Amino acid sequence: MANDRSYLASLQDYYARHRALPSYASIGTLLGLRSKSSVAALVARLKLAGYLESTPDRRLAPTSRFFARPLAATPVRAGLPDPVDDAEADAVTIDDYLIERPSSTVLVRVKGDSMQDAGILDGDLVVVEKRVSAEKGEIVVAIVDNQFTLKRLDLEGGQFVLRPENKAYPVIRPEGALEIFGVMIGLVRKL
Amino acid sequence: MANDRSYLASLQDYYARHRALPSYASIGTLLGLRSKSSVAALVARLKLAGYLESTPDRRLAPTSRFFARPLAATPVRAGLPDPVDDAEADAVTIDDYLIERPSSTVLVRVKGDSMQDAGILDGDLVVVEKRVSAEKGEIVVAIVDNQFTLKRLDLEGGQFVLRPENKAYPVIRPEGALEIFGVMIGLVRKL
DNA sequence: TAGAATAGCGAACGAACGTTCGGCGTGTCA
DNA sequence: TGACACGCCGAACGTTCGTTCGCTATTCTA
Repeated sequence: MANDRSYLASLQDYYARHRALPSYASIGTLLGLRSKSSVAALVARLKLAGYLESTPDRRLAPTSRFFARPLAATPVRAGLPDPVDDAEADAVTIDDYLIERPSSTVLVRVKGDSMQDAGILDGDLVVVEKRVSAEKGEIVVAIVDNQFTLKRLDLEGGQFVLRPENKAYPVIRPEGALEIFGVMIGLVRKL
Repeated sequence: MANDRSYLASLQDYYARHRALPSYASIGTLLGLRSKSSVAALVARLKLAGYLESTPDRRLAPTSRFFARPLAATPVRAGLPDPVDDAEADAVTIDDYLIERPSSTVLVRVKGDSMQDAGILDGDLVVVEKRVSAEKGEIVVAIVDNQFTLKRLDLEGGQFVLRPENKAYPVIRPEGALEIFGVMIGLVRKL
């Protein structure tokens, strides 16, 4: 039991280095287990504990718990033991947390403060899922005058309009069809 | 060539779902290739292009380029060629972008709206670099009453105070020493 | 102290793996 | 129009995979 933790740590290190889990034989070498059946037992334990799972094609894959990025919920004093098991470490790599469909997701840098009341500041990176249609209330990246514009999509008498989240800016009422580049699904800010 | 991109996209989506790459046979099923040798050729091409690599124990693994998100700068009309190959410079993984010192970096979920004027909303994840000291003007996670508090650090007559970014909240003037957990270096929001 | 539970070993096995090779069809270009 | 490169197919291959079984050694516990 107590040792499973260090085994898991080794696997986590390995995964961090290679972004793939090794085979049973390699796990054995890595952890100092000489028999694959020992590895199988270990893997079964880790699966039971929710750290590993199998993909549909029966390959070993880490679960989100496997990543255990410390998501600090309550203050942890230095010196106190780190409650690894129970305190449900969430959040994975940030990429995994934010991005569900990598192939259709892009980042767009925000210019200006027209969305600052929605907590979107100048210089932020907006995570955008490319899509040609959106619904009222979603924040969208639209193409206006051959430029990206980040605004909230709203309906005004059956007509789509782009509403900034800053009273200093006017609502944009596109003349023809509204060209939507994608929908905002997340935000990243670096200080 | 042109099709390799869509193949790659499928693999990226698969990896995002399962955190593991499928076997050659499964790749074939996934992409509609009936022969494993076709898959082998594809994999060789993707390795050459720097998207995939082999681990020491000869397992397929993604590279960091595999994860990189395109950073869209100017609007790209549908129909125009997608400048993915060359403009690879403007691609970034969010983790690399945000986190410089992984071992001392944690995520803290924001509760409440006391920092909303700084574009930090309820439910956001704050990227915090653990550190015991900070400077005036930095946004810090402090421990007050055994709870995390996210505030901007300020000086008031030689004394550190915690200033919310929301006029509805009062400035916190700690009685004894101010216990600092870390400094905010970034922010992640998922909608 | 006896018995159960827990790790681990080692060997055997069929299934799945990735590689390799020859061949096919299509598009390009001199 | 012929040669060639490319993407793919299909079959054959030796290797490696993960599973399973019986076994030992250690630790816990009643």
